[in-house]
Amino acid sequence: MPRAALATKSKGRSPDAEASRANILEVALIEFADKGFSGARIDEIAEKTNTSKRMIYYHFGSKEGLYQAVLDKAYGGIRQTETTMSIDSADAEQILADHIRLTFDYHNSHPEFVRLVMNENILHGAFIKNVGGVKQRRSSIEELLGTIIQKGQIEGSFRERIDPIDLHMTISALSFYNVSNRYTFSRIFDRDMTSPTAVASRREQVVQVVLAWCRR
Amino acid sequence: MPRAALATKSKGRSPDAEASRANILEVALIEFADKGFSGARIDEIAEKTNTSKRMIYYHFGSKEGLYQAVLDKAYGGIRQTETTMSIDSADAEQILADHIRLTFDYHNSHPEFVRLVMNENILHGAFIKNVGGVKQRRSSIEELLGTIIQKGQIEGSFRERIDPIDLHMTISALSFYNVSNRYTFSRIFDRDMTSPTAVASRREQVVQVVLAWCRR
Amino acid sequence: MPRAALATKSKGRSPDAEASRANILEVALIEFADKGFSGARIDEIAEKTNTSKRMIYYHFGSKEGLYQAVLDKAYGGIRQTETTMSIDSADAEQILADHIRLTFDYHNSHPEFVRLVMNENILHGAFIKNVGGVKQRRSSIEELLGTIIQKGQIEGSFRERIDPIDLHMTISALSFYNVSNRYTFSRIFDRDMTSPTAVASRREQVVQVVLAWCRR
Amino acid sequence: MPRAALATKSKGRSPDAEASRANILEVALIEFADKGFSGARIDEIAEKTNTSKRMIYYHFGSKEGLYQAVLDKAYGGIRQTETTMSIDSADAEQILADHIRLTFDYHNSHPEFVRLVMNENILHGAFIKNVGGVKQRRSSIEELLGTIIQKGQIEGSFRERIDPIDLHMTISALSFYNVSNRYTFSRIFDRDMTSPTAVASRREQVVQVVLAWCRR
DNA sequence: TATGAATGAGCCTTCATTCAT
DNA sequence: TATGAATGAAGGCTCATTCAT
Repeated sequence: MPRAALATKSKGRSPDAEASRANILEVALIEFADKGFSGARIDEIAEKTNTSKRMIYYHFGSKEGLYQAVLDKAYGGIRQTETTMSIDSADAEQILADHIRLTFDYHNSHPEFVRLVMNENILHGAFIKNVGGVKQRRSSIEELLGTIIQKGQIEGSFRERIDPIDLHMTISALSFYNVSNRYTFSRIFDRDMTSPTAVASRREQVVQVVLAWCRR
Repeated sequence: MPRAALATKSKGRSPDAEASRANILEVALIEFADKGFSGARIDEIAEKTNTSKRMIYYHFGSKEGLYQAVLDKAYGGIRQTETTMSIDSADAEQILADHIRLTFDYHNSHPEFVRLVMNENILHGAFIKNVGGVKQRRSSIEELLGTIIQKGQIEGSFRERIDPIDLHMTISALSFYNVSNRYTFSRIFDRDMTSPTAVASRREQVVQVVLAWCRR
Repeated sequence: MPRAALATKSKGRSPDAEASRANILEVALIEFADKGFSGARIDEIAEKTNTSKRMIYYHFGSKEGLYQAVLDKAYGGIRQTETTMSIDSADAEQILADHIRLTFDYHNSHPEFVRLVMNENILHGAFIKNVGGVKQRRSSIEELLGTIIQKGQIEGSFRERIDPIDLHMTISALSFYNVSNRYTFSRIFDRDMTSPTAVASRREQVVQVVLAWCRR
Repeated sequence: MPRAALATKSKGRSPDAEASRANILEVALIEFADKGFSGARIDEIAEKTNTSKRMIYYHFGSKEGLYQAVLDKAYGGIRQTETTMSIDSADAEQILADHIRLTFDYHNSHPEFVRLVMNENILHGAFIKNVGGVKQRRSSIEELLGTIIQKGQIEGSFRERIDPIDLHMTISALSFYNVSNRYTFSRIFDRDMTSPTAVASRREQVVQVVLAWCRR
């Protein structure tokens, strides 16, 4: 009996159960992202599901358990994206620019992730500690950016003393904000932030901001 | 009977009523910022208040009304801060740097504001539209940054084609993120983001990021 | 706001609230006695009440809180009865006999109390610790029986070395069992245990059992 | 398919099935005794079992069926004990004293039985009617005690007019109470009721109580 | 203006039970 | 015989809100 299974990956489950779990997770992701933890309703999630409310408890044990699983999944997504960057061809600036674009685009095309992270911060990061793969994410980013920085420094285009985490924070902040503060910012400054043109324009701006900061 | 008064400023109210309102608002601000709109409880707010639950409804009409008033107050704070900048002395870089520091510090010393804005975005900006002084805020920022940019361009230190709103967005994003994503980021990257040293260090970094982007 | 008031006695409550509380308590007593803690349903209790389910939680906080209050009330009843015995007239045997009859009758006419105590023992005595007046009860019984024993010894009718608590336990056991094990015993031994005749007959038997044990 | 077999003894079952049944019964006995009928959970019982929840339903049909079987088993135990008394050697007082000790000890060493009987009485004896061997139990006790009483009367030590069932009720009450009311009594009167010393002491007291009542 | 009491609707959770394999 | 998955019904509890005073 998988009473509130915490495992991210499932082992030996029937395909039906797996599909059921996945379906619930998918729906819940949208709901939690849309309404936040407190605002989301188990009833509503269940209704939009192929299964019943009871199954949510069967598979995830509680609202918190479901939220945790959703968070897990969401972080799994960005981790996967971040780690699929090649640093072979081209010069450091090009590579970094591409990485920034990738990051920026991920946020833009995954507003649920952004909203989920916002929500998690509202919850004072209560569940992030249990998200798997967090350590890998850190080290892979550190490694990737560290390599790019080094390459740029060798090539002579980047200045000294650039910390990978600082760099990541800068890229992340500029990517995140565009989605996270979309509603308030666009309302106050009467500016479109979602059209392809607006997104593309801001993306290149972000690339420029970061590159300017890294250049010698 | 001032049922559900929406006015920001109160006119002709008794000092007691005014104090009561202010007290409720103060408590509600903390609660909404801490738990979000759905997570906050009217009961709990009332309990931490000098007055009773009934008074909340008397003054603000509903949970939404209270939240609206809180949001109003919070935006009032930053508007006031942003508009108290002198652009007289010193060169453009200095002035911009100071403005960035002010903005960065405001976010850091007002996490409730940051959390409230996060929450408002989770609510799809449902209440920001009714916040007073939004237009003034926009124009005053536009004017301030526009003036600084122009000054910098005349002085020859800033490049051409810097949009004030873009600039503001960049400053805001870098300032906001440090507070908004504090819990998740510090957990994943095992990095202190709240100590005075960490804050000061990042503040200067943000200044450098923005200035590097503006420089010719 | 009396959120889950634990006090047995109420202070400064409105008469309505007091009546509401009393009404709930009355109904709950019957339900808990009839079905046990787990078997009783808050919904059902609420239905039989003048008020709503919500009020149960307003006044008692939880199912456990309600149960606790019920237990408190039930123990209050027997404590009051036990402490209203005069030891003036008549000889020790008479007085003790009367006390036994009183105890026996109390159990017989308060099956809810008996069933509630049974249930509390099924719960491993989880709530008895919080019942008020327990210490008074002990000392008043100890004192009463102690006095009777002494009187009987002085009169020469009672033997030496009778412990008041042992005596109480004996009386209580014989009185309790007749009500507590009514259903199983009467079914197995096909014996009426509830008719006035049966009760009266057993009562005198219990008196004889105890007296025989106490006599010199 | 032996769906919901009510029979106590099983006929022609495979040894595995028999072991499974016994295992479930053993676990259920503890659970029902510990939590009562309503308080016990089928899930929990199944978890503590070697088999699955489905097997419980296969063997016992329902929670009630399981409870019934448990009750059956428990009553079987005491019946067996009560009927293994020899009335050959020694005088009536000795024999009766031994019988009382046996009864008292049985209750003390089988608190599950006591708690189960308590619970059955809370259920208004709903299931006792279906317990097998009830009639035999009655007649065997009646016979045993009747014989002892007669022997005592012939020997001249016992008084006239002692009803076997009354006698049994007295012995049973005094034995039962010590276990059934253990939690409440020990809490109120701050008295140990479980240590070997306390048990032994009370056992002899009970013997004295009953003998005193029977003596001429 | 202020307060304790009250409430309907709905929320999260659990229960005994059954189905498909 | 055995198991993981599934379920309708209900259970305990809480929410924002309002009423009587």
